[in-house]
Amino acid sequence: MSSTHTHSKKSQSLTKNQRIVLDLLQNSGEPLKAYFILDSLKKEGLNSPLQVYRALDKLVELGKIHKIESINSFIICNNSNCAKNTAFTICERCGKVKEIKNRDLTGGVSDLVKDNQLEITRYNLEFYVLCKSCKIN
Amino acid sequence: MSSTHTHSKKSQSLTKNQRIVLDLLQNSGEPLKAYFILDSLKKEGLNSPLQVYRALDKLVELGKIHKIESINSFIICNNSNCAKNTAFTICERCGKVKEIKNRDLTGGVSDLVKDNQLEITRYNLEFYVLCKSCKIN
DNA sequence: TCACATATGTAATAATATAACACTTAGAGG
DNA sequence: CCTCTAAGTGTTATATTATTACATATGTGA
Repeated sequence: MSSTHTHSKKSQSLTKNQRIVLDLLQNSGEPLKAYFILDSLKKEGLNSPLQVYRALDKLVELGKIHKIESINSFIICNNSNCAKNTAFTICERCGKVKEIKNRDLTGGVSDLVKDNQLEITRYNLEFYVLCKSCKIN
Repeated sequence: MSSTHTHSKKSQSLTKNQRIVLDLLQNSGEPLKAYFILDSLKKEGLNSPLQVYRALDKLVELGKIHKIESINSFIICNNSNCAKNTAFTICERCGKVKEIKNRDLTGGVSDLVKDNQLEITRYNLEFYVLCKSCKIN
């Protein structure tokens, strides 16, 4: 255990701003909006939108969170190794969001895009649904 | 041809604002942003964002155009009967957008969402790709 | 120690979208 | 023809979401 020190803790070390934004999303488990995150973290020292957006950008890049485009919100990633791929169901009635498991998607996605001259680099899939409980009531 | 007059031409008649916005998107064939549409149609008498957004909302509702959420843009629908479902490929390099044909999706989509207690009401699928020509160059 | 990439803090501003309100128009139905 | 109503219009103001620009700080690797 002597010569592996070269690639350091880069991968596990988030900066302070990245860490507190990630923690908030982690604890919430729900999609949150950037300015809500800002408000929530005022007491932790976040003062400007840019501090939030920068942290969010980085966390998205690392695949730790996802952006749900159609509601301008960010949510913790529940899969491992999504990279930047996202797939969610969003209940049209109650707004509840659930991430679709990676393993449920593998294969199926590329089948959807029949043109094999294209190379899919990532995807963003948003399924609007009636969730179980909204369907009943 | 006497007693069918009750449900009139409602379905084909767009208002002036809806018409000029639709025409612009039709002629362009590319995704356009709301404020670009506004600028382009100043000479036709559009003065405020709201006039554009109202027309866009209606056209989306009618299924004549789609919103591409991740780029805040609107594009003419190339399918018939998409309803509000959207599926696009977007080239990460050149930005070119193509709508995926309905018939390529049928069936496949619901397979992706394994939880059959959910009822999919509509979907928004955005596949980021390298398009043919960007892949070569 | 120096250099470099990355992150920070802050102010200003851009880009996207909606609220509120008064008024108009088109079509349904008597 | 008249009136009611739903839908659309025009306008001003404002809310929400996101980025530019710039000066400073910090960590890591040579």
